[in-house]
Amino acid sequence: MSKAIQKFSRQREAIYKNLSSRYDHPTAEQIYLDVKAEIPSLSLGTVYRNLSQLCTDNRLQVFNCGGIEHFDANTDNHYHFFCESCRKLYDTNSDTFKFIDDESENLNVGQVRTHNLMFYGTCKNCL
Amino acid sequence: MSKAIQKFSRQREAIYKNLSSRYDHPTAEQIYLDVKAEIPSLSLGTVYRNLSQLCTDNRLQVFNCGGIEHFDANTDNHYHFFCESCRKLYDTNSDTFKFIDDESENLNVGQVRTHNLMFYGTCKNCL
DNA sequence: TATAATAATAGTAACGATTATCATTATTAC
DNA sequence: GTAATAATGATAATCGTTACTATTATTATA
Repeated sequence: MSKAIQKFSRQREAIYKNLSSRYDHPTAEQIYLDVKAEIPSLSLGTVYRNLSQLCTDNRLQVFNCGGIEHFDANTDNHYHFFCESCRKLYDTNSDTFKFIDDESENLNVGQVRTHNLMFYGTCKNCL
Repeated sequence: MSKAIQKFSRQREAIYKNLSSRYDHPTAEQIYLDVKAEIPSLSLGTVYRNLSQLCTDNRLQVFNCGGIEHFDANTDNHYHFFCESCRKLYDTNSDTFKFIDDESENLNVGQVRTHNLMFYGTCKNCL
């Protein structure tokens, strides 16, 4: 079973465009509500399906935080900070990526594809 | 509302004892099935409630992996490797903790309480 | 440009992990 | 022993996500 040819979809591109324009690492639900304003017929299932597909195509990345998936159109190496008070996600300026990536080679656990580093605490606003 | 006094519970200690004796980072369901052999009346809700309580008391740690909570009675600083094929979790010998912990001070995002580093890939068995 | 093939959709049902509820039971302080 | 209350077991409810299916949109080709 080779992978099916992908057809253009207005919904998919609207979802991608929405995610690309924001920096708050939204959930599927948040993207859904936002894009629905533009495409009222939009279905939540369509959002999930396309986010998953965009992720497979490496046009975005996902990370699970607090049991919920958060999406990020920035696929560059960077880490996140989760505020346990307001539950918002922030980008960090952590530059340990290369360091940890190098270490991945020596973990002796198997083949490391990627890694994810998440910081937890209380953001400036909430302090 | 001050925190309620905690009473002894056979179930809670059995759950903690079970988790302490294993190194496979089980889910609540797995702990439930295991402890139920010893306490047949055990309820899944009781397992969740006590795991959450033990976590608050810092007797164990949780991390969400693949959308599911995994528990670990080893509260020492260490990181994990998740095999995307068999979906098992392994401890790693990564020793970047101090390095990342130091960096936490300089993130300029607020107050960092802790961090979590997770590696993803394919384990030796599955390769 | 019509037609045929099929990918994508909307709507909804189903699912799995977790949390909440509540009457009953166990622990503890007196 | 008795009263106060924390913890339990059973089950219902919730929430994020996935699966299903009839219909619609896209695309290749005649």
